[in-house]
Amino acid sequence: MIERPQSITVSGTEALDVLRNATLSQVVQSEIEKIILSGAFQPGEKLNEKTLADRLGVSRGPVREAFQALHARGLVEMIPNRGVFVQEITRHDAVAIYDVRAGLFGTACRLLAERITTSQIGALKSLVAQMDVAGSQRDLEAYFPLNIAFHTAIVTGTDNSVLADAYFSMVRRLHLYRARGLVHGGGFESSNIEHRAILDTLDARNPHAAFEAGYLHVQAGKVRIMATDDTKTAVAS
Amino acid sequence: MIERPQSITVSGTEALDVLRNATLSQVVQSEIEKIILSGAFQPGEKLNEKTLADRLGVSRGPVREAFQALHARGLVEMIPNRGVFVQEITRHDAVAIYDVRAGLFGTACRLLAERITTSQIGALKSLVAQMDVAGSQRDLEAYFPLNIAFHTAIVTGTDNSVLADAYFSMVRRLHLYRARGLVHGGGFESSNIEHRAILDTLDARNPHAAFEAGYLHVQAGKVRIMATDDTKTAVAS
DNA sequence: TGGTTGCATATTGTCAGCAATTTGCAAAAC
DNA sequence: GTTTTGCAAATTGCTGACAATATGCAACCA
Repeated sequence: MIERPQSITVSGTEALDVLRNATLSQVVQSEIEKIILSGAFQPGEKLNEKTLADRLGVSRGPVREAFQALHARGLVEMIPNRGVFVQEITRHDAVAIYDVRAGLFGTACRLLAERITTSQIGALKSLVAQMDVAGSQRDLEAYFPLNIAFHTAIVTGTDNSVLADAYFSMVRRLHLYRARGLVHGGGFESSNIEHRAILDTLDARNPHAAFEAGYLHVQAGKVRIMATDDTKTAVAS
Repeated sequence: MIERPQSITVSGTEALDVLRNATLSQVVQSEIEKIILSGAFQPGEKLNEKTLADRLGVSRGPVREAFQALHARGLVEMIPNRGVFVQEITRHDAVAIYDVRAGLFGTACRLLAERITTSQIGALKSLVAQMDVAGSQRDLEAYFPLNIAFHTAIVTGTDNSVLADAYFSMVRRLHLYRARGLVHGGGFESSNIEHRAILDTLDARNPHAAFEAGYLHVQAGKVRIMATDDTKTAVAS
């Protein structure tokens, strides 16, 4: 691996520095992805090349390159001579993505169970305890980031970036599924009960049980989301 | 300069049809991918934009777009202002990819066990029987495609294209791992024994056991490959 | 001899423009 | 009233050209 020289930044040369480590099309890709995932564009909505290019202050070339990457990431659909559209996720698609996410998360749990350190166990225990508190107080604002941190710690804890990338890719794509709501009272308790079950299998360093606990946790989250369908109630997965 | 004629060709309308359903950059992407996976370019080797563009008879634009997609697919590495290189897969990377492939294949087995039809079971039984024959005759030429067909039937049999795409993506990336050989005598028997174990769990419609059998089968393949390291002997996975 | 500097060449990054296709809409035909 | 036809405008697909960066090599210096 060749080291690229780091430019000396005195102050505020960020934009310049960014372009030293990334090409413009990569920056554009990241920007468009942010816009899509923010919900500013609805699934199925068309992304106009020139409009986006003007908005980002670049020409159409980098935008077209970014589209290719976003297509490969499953975030946009491309139709020749027609244009690029924000990917639509049907209920069937969402189920499929959830199943893959469950398999990947279960696999992460399994792999982690084989190599988890006491320090990692401690960190997860802390997160579960904090979620218990947030849950008992019905404080979703606190619960949500803890929940994400718990899942992230497990997925990244395996030291398998391929697995982590694939997992986060599924999470990202699920953000495009419209029929997901925000909060549902019942999700808290059962969700953290499952977290504790996962933690127990990791603590026991039982790979087989760890997969099962992780897989079922995501599947339970899927059921909680899917049960609400298009109602505006949802769940902590 | 490529011709994009509207001419009515009686027999060879292929090129026309292709460009009606796919954009040039997609064709270019597919071509470059074929070249890479054929081994014509070594991992780590640089892919020159102009050279490739000339070779394919297009300008650099479509080639650059193809690069973005190939990068997202994990087949090339991009370094700003330096160029695009065929992705190098280290031993550590290969292990990581194998672990994900195992998780995905196990998940496919699990999902399939919940919905498999008798017709699908029959097809898999036939494949295993044929592999038994090929194995007993040590006919690798016959065994190899049957082996792929068996795995493909399971992965596509779940009717989950997200899962299938992710699985095939891992298989594709493993093709870039150079330290894999071709044949090793011992692989046959154990491999098809595992196939039969998978088949049994599917036949019993036992999701839990199916995951385990599928996961362990790929893990066993990993071990068989990795054990040989850079020796030119390898294995039927 | 070993290492640095400076310039010519090669390659990448980006842009503007042209050709081809699609889209929108109004007029004509039935 | 509905469908079809025929432009005009908008958009996509692709290319060639220019600017910025990296590379290779020879001359120069310690």
